Amino acid sequence: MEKAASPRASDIAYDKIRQFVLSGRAEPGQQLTEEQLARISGVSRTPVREAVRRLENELLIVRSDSKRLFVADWSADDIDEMFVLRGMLEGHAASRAARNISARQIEELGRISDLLDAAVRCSPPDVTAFLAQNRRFHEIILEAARSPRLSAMLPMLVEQPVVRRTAAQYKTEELLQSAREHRELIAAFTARDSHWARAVMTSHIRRAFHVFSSTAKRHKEQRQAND
Amino acid sequence: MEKAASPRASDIAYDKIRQFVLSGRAEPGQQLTEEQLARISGVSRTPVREAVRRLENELLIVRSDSKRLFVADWSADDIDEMFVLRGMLEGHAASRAARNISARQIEELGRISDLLDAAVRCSPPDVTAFLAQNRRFHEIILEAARSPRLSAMLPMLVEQPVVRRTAAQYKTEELLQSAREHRELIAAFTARDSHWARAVMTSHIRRAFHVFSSTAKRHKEQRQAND
DNA sequence: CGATAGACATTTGTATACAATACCGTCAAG
DNA sequence: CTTGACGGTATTGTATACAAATGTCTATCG
Repeated sequence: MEKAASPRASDIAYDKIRQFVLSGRAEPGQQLTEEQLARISGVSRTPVREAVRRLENELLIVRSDSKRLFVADWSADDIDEMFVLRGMLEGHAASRAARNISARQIEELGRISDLLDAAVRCSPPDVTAFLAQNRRFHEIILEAARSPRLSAMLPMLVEQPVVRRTAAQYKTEELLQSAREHRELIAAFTARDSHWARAVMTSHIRRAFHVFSSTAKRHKEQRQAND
Repeated sequence: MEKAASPRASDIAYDKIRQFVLSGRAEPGQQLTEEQLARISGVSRTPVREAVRRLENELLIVRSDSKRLFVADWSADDIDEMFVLRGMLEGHAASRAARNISARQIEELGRISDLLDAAVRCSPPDVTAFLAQNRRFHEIILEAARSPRLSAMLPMLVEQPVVRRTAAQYKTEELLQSAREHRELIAAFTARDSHWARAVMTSHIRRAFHVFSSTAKRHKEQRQAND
C-alpha cells in the first residue's frame, strides 16, 4: 500500500466532487449547492465547504458575484492559455528537476517509459494506460523539481473534464512521438542539462497542445455535421 | 466607495491573519492554532478555517505532516524561484494585457505613474507610497490580462513578510529607474505591442530581484556584524 | 403592460458541541 | 542511557442548529 488514504471526510468530499465535475456528469455552468454536494459525497456541509475551497482554487468550480457555486466553463482562450502556462511552468519544472533529480527517480522514469512504450505497442494502443503513466511521469518530474510553488500551481493547469479529453482521438504515431520525447527528457536529466530538459519539455507540451487542438476541432466539426 | 468590504467573518479572519503573518509579528516556523487565530481575529474557528485554507494556498501558512499549522519559512532558494516565476508570469500577464487593455485602464496607469514619480521626487522619497502605487500598477495589468489563472497564481508570488521587505533599502536612483520602466510599459501598451510589454516586464522584475537580493545580502552582513 | 415592493423560499455563513486524532511527558524495561 | 508503551492534554475534524443573505415569485401601482 503506497499511501493509505486518510479517511478524512473532507478528502472524500474532495475526491467525489472532483470526479463528479471531471467525469462530465456535471454540466459546465451548472449550479451546485453545498447540500447537493454533501448528499453526493455522503458527508455534512462542513467538509464539503473545505473541499469546495480547494476545487475553487484549482478553478474547477467558480463562485458567482455572490457566493453561489457553479461548475467551471472554460472558453477556447482559457484552454489555449492553460497550455501556454503549462509550457512555461513545466519547462521550468524540468529545468529544476535536471538539477535536483535523484538516480532513483531517473530509474523510476525509465520504468514508466517502458510502460508507456508497452501501452503504445498494443493494438489497439491502450490509451487509458498511456495517459495514466504519462501523468505519473510528469508527477515525478514535479516532485524532483522540489518547488512548493510549482506543486501548488501546476494542478490548476492539468485537469480537464473528460468530455474534452476524450475529444482527442490519439493516433499511434502521435503516441510514439510522445513516448520518444519522454525518453529524451530522461536523457537530458541523466546529463543534468537543465536547458535541454526545459527545451524538450516545452516542445513536448506545445506539441500536445496542437494534437489536442486539431482533434478537438475535428470533433467539433463532426458534432456540427450531426446537427 | 469603490468596493465595500463585505463584513464576512471569514474575510475579516483572512485579513487579520494575513497581516499577522506578513507584519512579522509571527515568527517564521512558529506554530499557529486555530483557536489562537480565532482569538486574534475575533471570530469563531469555522471562518478561521476558511481563511487558513486560502492562506495555505498562497503558501503563507504551511501544514505539517498532519494538519498542524505553521507560519511559512522561506529559504533563499524559495525567494529566488519566486522571482523567476514572477518574471515568467508577469511577463505573460503584460503580454496579454497589451492585447486586451482598455483605453480607460491605460489612463489609470498614467495617473498611477504620476503618483510614482511624485513619491520619488520627495526628499526623502516616500517609499511606502511608492510601494503602494507600484502594487496598484501591477494589479491593473493583471486585471487587464483577463486571465483567471494568472489572477489565481500571481498572489502566491508577490507577498513577502515585512521583515524581508524592509531589508531592502531603496536608493533614489533605483526608484527612478523603476518609475521609468513603468512609463515604458505604458508605451508598450499604447502601441499594443505584446512582445515589447513582455520584455519590459520581465526585465523590470529581474532588476527588482537584483536590487532586493543585494540589499538583503547587505542587511544580512550587518546583522552578522552585530553578533 | 411594465416596474417595483414585499413576502417567501433557497442558499450560504457562523457558532458551538462533540468526536477523532496527534502530540508529549512519564515511566518501566532492556 | 536508550527505547518503547501508555495515558493525559492539546489540536484538529465533523455535524448540526441557527442566522444572514440572496434569489424568486406575486400582487399592486403607475
